[in-house]
Amino acid sequence: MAVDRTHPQNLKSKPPQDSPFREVIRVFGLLERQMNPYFARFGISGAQWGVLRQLHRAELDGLAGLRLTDLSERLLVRPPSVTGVVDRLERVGLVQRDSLSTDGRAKQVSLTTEGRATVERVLEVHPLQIDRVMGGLNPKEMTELARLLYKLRLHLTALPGDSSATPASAGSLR
Amino acid sequence: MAVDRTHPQNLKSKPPQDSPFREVIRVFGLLERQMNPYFARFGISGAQWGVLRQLHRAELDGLAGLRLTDLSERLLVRPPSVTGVVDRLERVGLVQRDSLSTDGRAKQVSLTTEGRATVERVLEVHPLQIDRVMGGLNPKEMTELARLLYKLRLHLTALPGDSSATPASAGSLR
DNA sequence: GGTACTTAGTTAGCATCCTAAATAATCGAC
DNA sequence: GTCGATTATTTAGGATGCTAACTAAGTACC
Repeated sequence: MAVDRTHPQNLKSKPPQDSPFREVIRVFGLLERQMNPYFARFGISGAQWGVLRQLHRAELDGLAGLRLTDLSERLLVRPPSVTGVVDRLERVGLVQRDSLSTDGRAKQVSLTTEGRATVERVLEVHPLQIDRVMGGLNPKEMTELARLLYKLRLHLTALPGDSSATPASAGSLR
Repeated sequence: MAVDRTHPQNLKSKPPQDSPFREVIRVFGLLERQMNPYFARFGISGAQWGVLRQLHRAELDGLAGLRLTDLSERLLVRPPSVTGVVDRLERVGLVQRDSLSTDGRAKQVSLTTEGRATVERVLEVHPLQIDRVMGGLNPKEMTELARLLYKLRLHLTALPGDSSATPASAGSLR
């Protein structure tokens, strides 16, 4: 019944351009839809990739692992959410959680051999996948898009109610 | 322990610009963090606002309501997700679900008087809120950002594996 | 040393979102 | 007209994300 043709985005052929606000939201949704199946091919989710990738980066920096809090900060996700993602990664053996002798409260999360292998398998094709999803823009446009979003991000971070730099839900895809 | 200064985004003062891919994800997260508390002031969530807004639009177009499928299409969210959001809106009395005489399978969702009042209360301040979050860019930049994201969106929509135009998770904020 | 504050992590409970599968009703082809 | 395919919605189960509240362990200050 009644596709609403008053709102032209419902014309099948070619939806019209919307406000930048809504374009951000739509593009994010579309990116998520592309990336999640992609990660699924490696047996992980986008959020899990976020954790594995940060742990891998930490290793490159000479760190054995990261605390849950470190992951929370790097992924811009609240600590309780990190607990859950790490739980699942631990259950499937890609990650391990060890107590720290230096701080009895903290736990250190680190890659297992299997986890490291998974990261490496993803990294082999990752740049290609990013190119694939971002391929709609030429290099100049990519640069400009990054600049504009960066400017917007600084504005948003400065806005009151930002609860000191911990955005939401973005743990995935990263 | 060890803020990682090898990756310069960890320098507290002013994070560096990242790839357009990641900037989209971050900006989305920051927008969500700003919008959800905003909607909470009206007693609704971002996803619920999406439904209420579409129903309100439908009314302006002379439609009494929308089927769950219509909502699913307009919100770019899968039907089972719409069921849940509408369930909660119905429970708090902002929306009602009626059977359609013309199609025994479908249900028509429509605003209650209370739901309509809520939409109107939000709309009074909504443009200001959008200005607030998007205020980091000047009009020219906004236009350019919208253009680039629109172009990227068309590319993403055309990509195989798009499952015929139903992106994820973007129901909120809309 | 002891008490109060802070920090790290988890638990509990809720809202979304998803996919897959079950119902139920309509459509279409014969 | 009947039967199979399609369409609308819901249910079931899982992953993420959040806030609030709890435990345990460090830190600070007297």
